Amino acid sequence: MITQAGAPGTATGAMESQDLKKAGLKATLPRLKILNILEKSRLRHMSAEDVYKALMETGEDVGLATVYRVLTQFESAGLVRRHHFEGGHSVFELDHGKHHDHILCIKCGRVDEFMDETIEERQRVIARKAGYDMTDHSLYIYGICTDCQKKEKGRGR
Amino acid sequence: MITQAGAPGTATGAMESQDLKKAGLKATLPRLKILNILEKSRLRHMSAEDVYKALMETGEDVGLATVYRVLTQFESAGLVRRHHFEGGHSVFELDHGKHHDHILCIKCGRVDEFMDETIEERQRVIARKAGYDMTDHSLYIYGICTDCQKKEKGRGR
DNA sequence: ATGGTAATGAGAAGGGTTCGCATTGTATTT
DNA sequence: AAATACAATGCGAACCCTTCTCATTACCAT
Ligand SMILES: [Mn+2]
Ligand SMILES: [Mn+2]
Ligand SMILES: [Zn+2]
Ligand SMILES: [Zn+2]
Repeated sequence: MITQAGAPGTATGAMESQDLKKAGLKATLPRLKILNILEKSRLRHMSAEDVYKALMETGEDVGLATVYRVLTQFESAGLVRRHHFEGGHSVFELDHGKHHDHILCIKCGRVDEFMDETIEERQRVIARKAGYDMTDHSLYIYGICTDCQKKEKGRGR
Repeated sequence: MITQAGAPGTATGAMESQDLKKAGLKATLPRLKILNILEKSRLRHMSAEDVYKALMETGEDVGLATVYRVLTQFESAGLVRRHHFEGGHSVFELDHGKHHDHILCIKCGRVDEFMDETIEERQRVIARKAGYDMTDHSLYIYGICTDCQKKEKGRGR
C-alpha cells in the first residue's frame, strides 16, 4: 500500500500511525500531531495547555478540547501516564513502561524522576497489612533544586 | 471577665477560642464553628464542601467562601493539613502533629493512614542524591479495601 | 459603649476541564 | 477511485472547585 508522498496533512512521521492503530485508535491527524509533540518536545512532562501551545507554535490547528480528549484517550490506551502535580491540573508524559516517581522543585518547577525498589516494596507490604488490594500509588517529593538553592544564597539570606 | 450564659452565637465551646488566639487568629464565630466541625465530625478528612454541608445541617449560617478562606488560614496557622486526593479537590484534616501518609479505596473512598520510617528515610536519601533540599512530600497508595473486595466477589465475577 | 480594623457573606469571576452538536475526516466497502 | 458509515474534531457553552470583590458586620482594645 502506497500513500501519496508529501501529500498535504501527511507532515508527521508514518510510524506513529501504527502505534495508534495498535492501541486501538484511529490514526487521525490531531492524534498524530499530539503524539509527535509528546515525543519531540524538550519537556518530558506536559500539561494539556503545554501541548496546545506547542501545537499553536508549530502552526498546527487543533482545538484545546481535542487535546484534552486525545490525552485522556492516550491514557486509557496506555500510551501516556497522567500525573497530578501540585496545583491540581494534570500533567502527561509518554509511558515508556518503566514506572518511576517524581521529585520536583517548588521554585522553578523542575522535575526529576527516580525509582526506589525499597519504597516500592514497603508500599506493597503496607497495602497488604491494611487489607487493601493495591492498584496504584503516587509519590511526589517536593523541595528546592540545586540551582534554586544557589539563587537563594545569591540574593542575600 | 464574664460572658452572658447562653448568649446567642456562643454555642460553641470556649476552649477553642484560645487555640485560635494562640494561632494568631481572631476568635470569630465562623472560625469557631468550623474548628468545631473538624473536631467533632466522624470524618477525619473533609473537603470544604463537606465542612460547609455539616455547617448547614446544624443550622449554622456560614458562607462557602468563608469556609474556604478559613480552612486556608487554618492551614497557614498549622492547625490543619491540606491534602490533594485523587480528583483534584482539596481535603483537610486537623493537624495533630504526627506526620502520616494515606492509603485510600478507589471504590468507596475510605481513607486509612500509615507511617513508615523506612520510606521516610529513603525519601530523604533520594532528595539528597538529587541535590534537592526537601521541603515536603506526598504519598498516596490507591487500592480496593477489604469490604469492597468482598462486595466484588459477591456480585459474581 | 465606641471606634478602628479585620472578617464575613453573597455573588461574580477565574482556571482547568468536559460537554453538546454541527461539521469533517478516516477506514472500509463498493 | 468513489461512495458510505460512523468516529473524531472544533467551537463555544457549561461545569466544578476555588478565589476575588466589596458592601456590611463583628471582634476586641479602648
Ligand atoms: Mn515522569
Ligand atoms: Mn490523615
Ligand atoms: Zn528549582
Ligand atoms: Zn472500599
